[in-house]
Amino acid sequence: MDAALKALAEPRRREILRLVWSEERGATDIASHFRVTRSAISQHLGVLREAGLVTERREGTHRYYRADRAEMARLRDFLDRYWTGGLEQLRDAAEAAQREKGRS
Amino acid sequence: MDAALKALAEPRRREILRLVWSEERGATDIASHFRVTRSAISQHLGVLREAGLVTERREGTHRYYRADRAEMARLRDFLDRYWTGGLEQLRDAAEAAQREKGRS
DNA sequence: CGGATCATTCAGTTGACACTTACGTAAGTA
DNA sequence: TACTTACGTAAGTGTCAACTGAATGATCCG
Repeated sequence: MDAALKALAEPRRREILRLVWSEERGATDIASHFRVTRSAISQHLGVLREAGLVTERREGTHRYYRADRAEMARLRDFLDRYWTGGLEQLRDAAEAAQREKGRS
Repeated sequence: MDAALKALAEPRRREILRLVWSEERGATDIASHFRVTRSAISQHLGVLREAGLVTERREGTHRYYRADRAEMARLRDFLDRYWTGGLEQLRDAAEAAQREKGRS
């Protein structure tokens, strides 16, 4: 989760992730959308893969990348719950349960 | 939004944000939870404030900080919308998160 | 005023990281 | 086999950011 947040802090990587969000692409294809070298893109892809945000599929000399949406969903879930683990949240949850009980 | 993501990439800042999530705290109070100098904490608070993630309230020589939950909510919405081109993808991500939650 | 307290800011160091160029590797093709 | 394609990895460079320690506000109180 730490790695995922760090990976997303870089604007270029967010852009890459968007490119492979709805279709898989090769590294050269991805690199063609930017003005940096293919090498730089390859390194970014390594970071994204390490963070679990993209999956890699090899086919001959090609390597196709695609966003791992489940991981993105996990990240969103983490952001939702990371800060709400305190007593206040427990109280809120207890109150919600109480309301639910009274309703049935 | 860019600044907020960058701010959250730093683990220490996430911890700070958690400290001031449900109650406001002074800088010394916050710093006492870490092994770095007050100066470092003050700089972190500056980044968080610049990113709009915390608000500052002055009272005499004290400065009290508190998390800006609305900004956190905006960030979450951004993460939802940035990669999801439509409702269908949003639904897919939600379902994936649900499956993951049920698994743990 | 002068000191004490709470906190930011400045200067400088160190390490991380995004980038480039150069090279290495694996798989297909003539 | 030699050549090309599609990549990753290594090494080096410049920039940025997290940190420390010292200096600098800002406010209150005797």
